[in-house]
Amino acid sequence: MSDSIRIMLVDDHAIVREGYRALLQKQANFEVIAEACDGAEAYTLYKEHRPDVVVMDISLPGQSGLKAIERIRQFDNQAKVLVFSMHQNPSFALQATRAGALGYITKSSDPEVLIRAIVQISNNKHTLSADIAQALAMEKLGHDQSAIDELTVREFEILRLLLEAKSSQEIADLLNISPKTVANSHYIIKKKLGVNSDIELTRLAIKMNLVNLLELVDEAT
Amino acid sequence: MSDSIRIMLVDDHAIVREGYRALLQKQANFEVIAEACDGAEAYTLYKEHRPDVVVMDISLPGQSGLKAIERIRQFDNQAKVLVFSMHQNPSFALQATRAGALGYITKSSDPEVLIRAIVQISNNKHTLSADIAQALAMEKLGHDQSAIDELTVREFEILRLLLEAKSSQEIADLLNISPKTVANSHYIIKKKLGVNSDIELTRLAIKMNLVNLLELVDEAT
DNA sequence: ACTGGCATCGGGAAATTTGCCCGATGACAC
DNA sequence: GTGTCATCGGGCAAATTTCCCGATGCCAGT
Repeated sequence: MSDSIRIMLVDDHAIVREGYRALLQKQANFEVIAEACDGAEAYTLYKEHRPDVVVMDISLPGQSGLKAIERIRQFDNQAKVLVFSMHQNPSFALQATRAGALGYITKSSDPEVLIRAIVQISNNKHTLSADIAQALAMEKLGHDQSAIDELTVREFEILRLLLEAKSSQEIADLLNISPKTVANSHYIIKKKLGVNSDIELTRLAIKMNLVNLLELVDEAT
Repeated sequence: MSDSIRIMLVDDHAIVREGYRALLQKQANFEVIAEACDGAEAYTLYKEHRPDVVVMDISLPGQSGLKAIERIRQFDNQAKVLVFSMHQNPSFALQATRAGALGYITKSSDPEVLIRAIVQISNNKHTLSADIAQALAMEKLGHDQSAIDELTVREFEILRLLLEAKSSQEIADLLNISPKTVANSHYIIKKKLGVNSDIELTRLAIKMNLVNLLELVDEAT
């Protein structure tokens, strides 16, 4: 094989891809050979180009980031996917690794962390950014978050909005769905998590680290 | 005046009073001259005996602990009341000091902390146990909890139970009132705190330190 | 003792939400 | 094509929320 690492970028924002490409191309042994703007395209282009490493944001239109990882891994179980997400929440990392990602680093990481991660991943080594690793370790010690796994990606998204104390109508507007659907999801979420009230739901969410407590405590009322 | 400190104990559990009395009598200069089992009796006995220090639990039947402090202070604005409560929650301490208590220490404190506190109080010095002092200081720095002050003692009590994710029926059974009253209070509490949902209520409660986060995170699901 | 204020308790009734059902659609695997 | 599953939402009875109300009791002031 070539001694350079062939990379595919997946992000729905062209500007963002542009920036990453510029950054990565500065590395002598990195080569960005493809870019995709959604999960479907990522899958197609992966089959076409067989990159060494996929660098992917999972917050994609249609929420198909995780699904794309699954499909790519199904097509090639040696596929090396590095998730590069804005979410500091370890649950995302869990979902991503479960879907088959080899690494997860947050966008707030240093550029060189990204670069090192890509090298690591290309050598088939798992990689987590320090903040995520720590958070995950804490969770491992603490709670069983199997219940959260029951949630679909969409439900998880609605849960996050609910936890921000948004109303059904606000969430419906944000996601462009009917308030009725939000209400139904709200109900299903409570069922799946085994809670009977929103207060219990909030407590559980805090236990599971779905709520950033520092942010909560600091925010203006 | 005598060189011994004349103490009145107020607690609804006779056994508890017994224990404290035994403990306090061991101090050469302490003298337990009266005991009351509720707020009304505390008021009456205070007028009768004029103790130097009142040591009082505020979780009394009828929730008249705070009210009793107010009345006693109204009768004698030099009255020295030390609240000795099981609640680690600084909001209780705030309410107590607002009602006119000179000190607040938790029942989990060392016996000698209680003894020192009584001496301090008798010298008209404010006293808080270390845990409460720290929590209160944190609050001072942090949030404005003026909204909480709007709540009556009863409402505050119901709020605490609500935050434990208890149902209206459970709370009704605990307090021997109708679930309908609990629902009404629940509504009033949300109005007073200016929130629209239970999720918001829970978040606010966390901000205001009404929920012990460590306990929350540690407890079994 | 009377009065006014306030906390507590709960009934009533309309508006809203919840709980659980259902079918429709679309994406994907086999 | 067929099966599975996520997503979206309608329907509808049951439950809850919201806001009103009056009754009671405690306490303060006169």
